[in-house]
Amino acid sequence: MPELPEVETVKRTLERYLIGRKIVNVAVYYPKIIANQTKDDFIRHLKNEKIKEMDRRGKWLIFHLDHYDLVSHLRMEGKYFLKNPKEELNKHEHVTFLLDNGKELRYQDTRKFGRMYLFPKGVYLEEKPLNEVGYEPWDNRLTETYLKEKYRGKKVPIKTVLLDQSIMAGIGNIYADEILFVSHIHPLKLASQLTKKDCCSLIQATRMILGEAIEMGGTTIRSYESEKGVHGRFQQHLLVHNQKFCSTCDTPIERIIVGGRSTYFCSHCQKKR
DNA sequence: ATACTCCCCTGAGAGC
DNA sequence: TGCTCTCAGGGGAGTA
Repeated sequence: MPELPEVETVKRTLERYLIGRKIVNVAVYYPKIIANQTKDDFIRHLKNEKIKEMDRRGKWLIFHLDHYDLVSHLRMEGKYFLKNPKEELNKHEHVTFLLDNGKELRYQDTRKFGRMYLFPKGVYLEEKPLNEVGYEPWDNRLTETYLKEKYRGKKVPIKTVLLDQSIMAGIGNIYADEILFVSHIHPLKLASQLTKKDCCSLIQATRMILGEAIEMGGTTIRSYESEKGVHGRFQQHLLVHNQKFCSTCDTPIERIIVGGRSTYFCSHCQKKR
């Protein structure tokens, strides 16, 4: 389940191989992956486009091309691999990009949740779905004042609001638990009840945890691995998600469902008020 | 506007 | 062994 650090890792790995490469041919085996184009248009537009630059916005991966921007969300299980085109296609590889160096970039997605959008160059930030993505964790405009304002009147648990991409982008279910643990905030505390100090802690914890995770190449948990077999090492650093006992006080970690998502927390270290 | 639920998919693991 | 059931969860769509 790629969250911001995993997508950043994929971006950094892919750009080393893809910058300057031309897309010679494209094949789409599961058209639903392509969200805002027909399969034929998607293929037609991408042929002969050169990959100029890679980018990331929240959990979205962006390929800047000559005349288009390709926006890709990996959702739960999306992965990119570079393979020899002769290698047999496996049943979870749904989109392939033949490159001018004879290699093939393949998009694999077991559960087919991932989506790709293709936009004429320059407009992707103004169009759905990127237009409503909130600040990056390191954006200077992300302050405790901003968060407090966004959380005002929100009668939903902070855990749920951390997953709202329109406020702060890039946090998923695993890091949300980690961020709340480090911030000593109970996942069920209502967003509107957060103090300025809570908001300050959240921002600091988010930057620290996501930053460390990026340095370690993302988390490998369940099905996620970054492409090229680069396994993230952050999993062994998870403090609360999927853990049995609190690393601070040894209290058994509790698991509850919040907003339909598995949520782990320490009832001793994380108080509602 | 806000806060819900449902849905998309497949594979792993549990239980019988 | 093999069946059925539950769970994993990001985010878009639909609804009250």
